[in-house]
Amino acid sequence: MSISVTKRSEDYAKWYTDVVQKAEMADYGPVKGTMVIRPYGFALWENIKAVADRMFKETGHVNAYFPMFIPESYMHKEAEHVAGFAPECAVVTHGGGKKLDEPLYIRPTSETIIWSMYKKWINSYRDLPLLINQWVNVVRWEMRTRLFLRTTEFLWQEGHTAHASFEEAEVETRKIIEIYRVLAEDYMAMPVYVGKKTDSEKFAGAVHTYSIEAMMGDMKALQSGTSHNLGQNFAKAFDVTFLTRENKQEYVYATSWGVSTRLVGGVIMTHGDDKGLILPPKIAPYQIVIIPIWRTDEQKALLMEEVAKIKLQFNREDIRFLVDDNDQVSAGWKFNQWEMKGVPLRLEIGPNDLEKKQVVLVRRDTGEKHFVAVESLFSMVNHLLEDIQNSMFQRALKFRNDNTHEVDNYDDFKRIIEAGGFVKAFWAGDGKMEAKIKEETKATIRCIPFDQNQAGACFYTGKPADTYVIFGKSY
RNA sequence: CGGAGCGUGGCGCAGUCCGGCUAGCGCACCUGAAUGGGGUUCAGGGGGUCGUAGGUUCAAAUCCUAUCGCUCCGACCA
Repeated sequence: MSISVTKRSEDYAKWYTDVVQKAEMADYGPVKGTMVIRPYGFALWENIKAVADRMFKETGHVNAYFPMFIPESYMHKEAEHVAGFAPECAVVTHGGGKKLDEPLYIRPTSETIIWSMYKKWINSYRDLPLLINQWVNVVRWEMRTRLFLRTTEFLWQEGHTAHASFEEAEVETRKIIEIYRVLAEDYMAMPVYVGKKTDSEKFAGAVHTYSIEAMMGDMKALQSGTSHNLGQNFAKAFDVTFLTRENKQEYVYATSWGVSTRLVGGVIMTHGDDKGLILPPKIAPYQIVIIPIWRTDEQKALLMEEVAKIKLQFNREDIRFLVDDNDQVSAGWKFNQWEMKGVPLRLEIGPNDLEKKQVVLVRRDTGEKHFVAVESLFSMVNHLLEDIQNSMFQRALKFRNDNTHEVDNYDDFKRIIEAGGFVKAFWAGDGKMEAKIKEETKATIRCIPFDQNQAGACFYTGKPADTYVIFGKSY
């Protein structure tokens, strides 16, 4: 392993792939576009997953599992859906050495198979709402792939709910996008714009789509989670009706929503620096790495006694830690290694500290060193972890806000997009204009934020507009 | 699919233009010693037949043909 990564300022894309590999997050799989998620990267994903899963369950959702093989005919039942997904599907044509009568699509998303089952399970308003989520892999045969951000196969959760009214489905859709916002901002320390997608950017088969949009270190946008109100589109396609309280047949209202392993890429690109990853304490696989430093065996024995006490305390307090007592590499090596891996706090303890009854704590985000008396170690660690979490969010928020510019004309728009950053502007244009802007600048409307309170003139058409939108170049 | 680049020990590369001794370097790995609070040093050592197939030649990593694969840039996308 070489000793450093490409600088972000030199080549951001290269920096990203360097970091992913050198921090042992992931590696390329043998099939084009596939990725092996290595233990350290998977641990991060598991922590993100645990938070999301808890929030889903707290809001009444349950987990299940649906098959990955989807009959070809199912894919064709919803017109927009097939147009959106069929071209990028992997299809199984043979099984057991024989050609199959009907090709099987490997799920790119599971609306079709799930709604074919919901048809069986939903008869009455008493069966609603149905709130099911699954944590699975999906496959999309993308042209261009990037570790975590866009891989041929990826892991995600997909929630699929069924409701008795459009309004109820709408409440669900909004509830979930709020959960995603909390996940991104409060746990991943990744600030997001939350809002609605324009028609041209919405999900294939949705009435409308909400998303959270984050700004990465290169000022490009990462769509980090989506929640769709599907209306009755899938219920109609799969003929899923229920009997209302008034004894009338009505089509069921649906939602679907998901976040994926892309979030891992989001964490990396929101916080990382030229030394590697910086992970938010709340989701870091290890919140603190303990590095004992010794010369002689006697020193080591004494140190490990002290370390054992620290371990006990950390275990009791549910602090995720790792003791790196590997004596094959130098302390300096370990410092660099764990900085690459983004562990929020480092604890150094050596003979000198033992004598002074202290330890050294070093923050990954600021590099700041603290000499801490052993008896106040735990409270200090807790305090620092909390402070790191908060200041990581604040720093990311400031970066995003500093690089989000308001404009009132197309020239300024082009200048800012060209230089890099988001544009916040009043908008009264249509889909055609959106497409034209995309063609000319590569920027798209990331979302129409929920949070709207003023009116102004559209930067593009000059017409009065009561909503502003966020534009950016996206991943 | 269009454009560019690259396939040489585990990883990263040099050598290829202008064929020629036992294919070289850094990292990693193994042995030993000294070191150990910011990627430690010295000594010794193991491992590759040059993506694959075919051709030219006395001689091919190097030239020719075909083929496979990967990465990056564009259109598509969580």
